[in-house]
Amino acid sequence: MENAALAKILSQISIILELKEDNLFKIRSYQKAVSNIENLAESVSEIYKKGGRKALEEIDGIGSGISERIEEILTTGKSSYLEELHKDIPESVVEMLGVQGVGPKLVIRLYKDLGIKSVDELLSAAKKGVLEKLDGVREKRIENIIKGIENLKKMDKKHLIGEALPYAEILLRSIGEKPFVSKAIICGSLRRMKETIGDIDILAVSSDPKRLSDVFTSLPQVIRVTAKGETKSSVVLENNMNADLRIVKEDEFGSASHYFTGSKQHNIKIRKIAISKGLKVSEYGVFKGSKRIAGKTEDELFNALGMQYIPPELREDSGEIEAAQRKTLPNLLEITDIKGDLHMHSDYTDGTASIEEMARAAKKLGYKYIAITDHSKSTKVAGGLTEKELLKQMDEIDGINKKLPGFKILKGSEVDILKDGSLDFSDGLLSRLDIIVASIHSGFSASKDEMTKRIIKAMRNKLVNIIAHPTGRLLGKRLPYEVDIEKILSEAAKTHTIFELNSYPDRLDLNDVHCRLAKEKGVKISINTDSHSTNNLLYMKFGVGTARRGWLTKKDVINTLGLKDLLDYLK
DNA sequence: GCCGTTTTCGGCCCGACTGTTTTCAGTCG
Repeated sequence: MENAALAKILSQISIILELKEDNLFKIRSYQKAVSNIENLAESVSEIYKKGGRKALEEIDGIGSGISERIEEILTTGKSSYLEELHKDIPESVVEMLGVQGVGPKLVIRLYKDLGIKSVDELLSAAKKGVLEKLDGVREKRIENIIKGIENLKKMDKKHLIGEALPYAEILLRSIGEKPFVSKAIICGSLRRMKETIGDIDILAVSSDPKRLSDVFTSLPQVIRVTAKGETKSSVVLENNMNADLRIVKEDEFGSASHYFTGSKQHNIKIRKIAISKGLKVSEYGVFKGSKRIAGKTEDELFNALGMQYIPPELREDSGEIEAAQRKTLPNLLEITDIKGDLHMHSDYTDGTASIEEMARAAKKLGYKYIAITDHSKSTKVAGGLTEKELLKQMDEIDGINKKLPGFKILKGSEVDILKDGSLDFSDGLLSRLDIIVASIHSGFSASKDEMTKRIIKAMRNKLVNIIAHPTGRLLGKRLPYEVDIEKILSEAAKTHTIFELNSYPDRLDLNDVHCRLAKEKGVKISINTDSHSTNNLLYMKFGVGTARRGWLTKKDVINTLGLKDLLDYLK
């Protein structure tokens, strides 16, 4: 079982415990276990196979109780505890929690007192005025519930970072340009560069908070205001994303940005450490008794707690706090370290720009090289090249290279890994290229074993340099195909095969957790954009963000090398 | 339910906004 599936079951347990008003700390224990499992590079299932319950209990946040639940889930595929809990509270009742403004207390009263069992029943009850039977629920509250349900139905939960970031940048610009705003930054999961984003958080410093709230809540992108105050406002945007604005004082900016950036688990641990040192951390600063000792900058905050500055992308409570205390945090990759892009398409196949246009756009970004890697003949939907077309393309690249001093276009191919693990072009043809990127575009439904063998066979071909989008997922559209990622990464360490981190916002494949695993196994990563137009080259920032979340440094990433070193490595 | 550089028992992060109230509980992050 995948970690994500296991985490989901434990998360459902924690939600029902919350509805049942069980011990708050017990609930928090389950939540912590969920978050730790989601951020774990190793498969919990494998850990259990190797070391049983005892090994499970070595995972942070998992003790005797939860290890017993996990054991049952891994061996039977389900949790009798969860099924027991569901007898009291069915799944459809739990779904009412998704409505903004409806929390655990209200859900229970809706269910127990009024017999409302689902979001749909809640909507019709709200419209009929049935909800007024409940204490503390009157006109305004009912109106909010109806709006909340309408919003829930429109919203497809999480948004890709590729959608959220441009929106957040628009809001940030609109606010930041006002004369009464001295500072404004994006916080939340967006600043941590998560692949999907729940809502947009913006933090600002203003000499006129009231006026800033007015400006924010009346921006043209806002369709509804859900809260508005001197320090905090919330709105719904036209793309059905929520956006929050927090306004703080200049000397609180560091502690506030730390707090609003999260993650929640990271913040909880930071505050716990503060307590152990006789300090208190809140969004207003670090306090010793009533005396404020830090908070103007994040640096100051971490320093006051005796640790290194922790980059936002690492703040998931997955070991970064301990590393910062030991002062052993990695020196993370920067976007300026990237010297080239090794996977992109031209108008020879399904790209929209010519080879020369792609090259000039990349050169403008400061790159030293790119690889043109159009599809091979099997990928017919993308207009894959025949042998003859590929040869013609190679000639054209030679010509363009002569026109671009200080820049090099590598001749490449994104060659299909066929069902039996062989490649779509002959070794003879492939050996004439500078770089071979191999990937899977068909037969996604093969078994885990077959898929793993298929990829390993391709990796063992000495001509293959990079495995592209190794799990094949399309966020929100297609699940990753079944493949034993640990096994293929172990094999990659032996064959010196590079793995791609594909920067397309709906791929981000390898993901952050896999990147960290690859690094542990000594597998090099190439961060590529898989561009189909010159604009797509800018997706690099999403790949770099994901790489940073995966603890990658400059030396873990192959396309930080200069051209000569890169060519040596590829050989 | 987890955890331990005081601890194997007794702690467990912190604060703002809303609606419906006259002082606060619920919700959210």
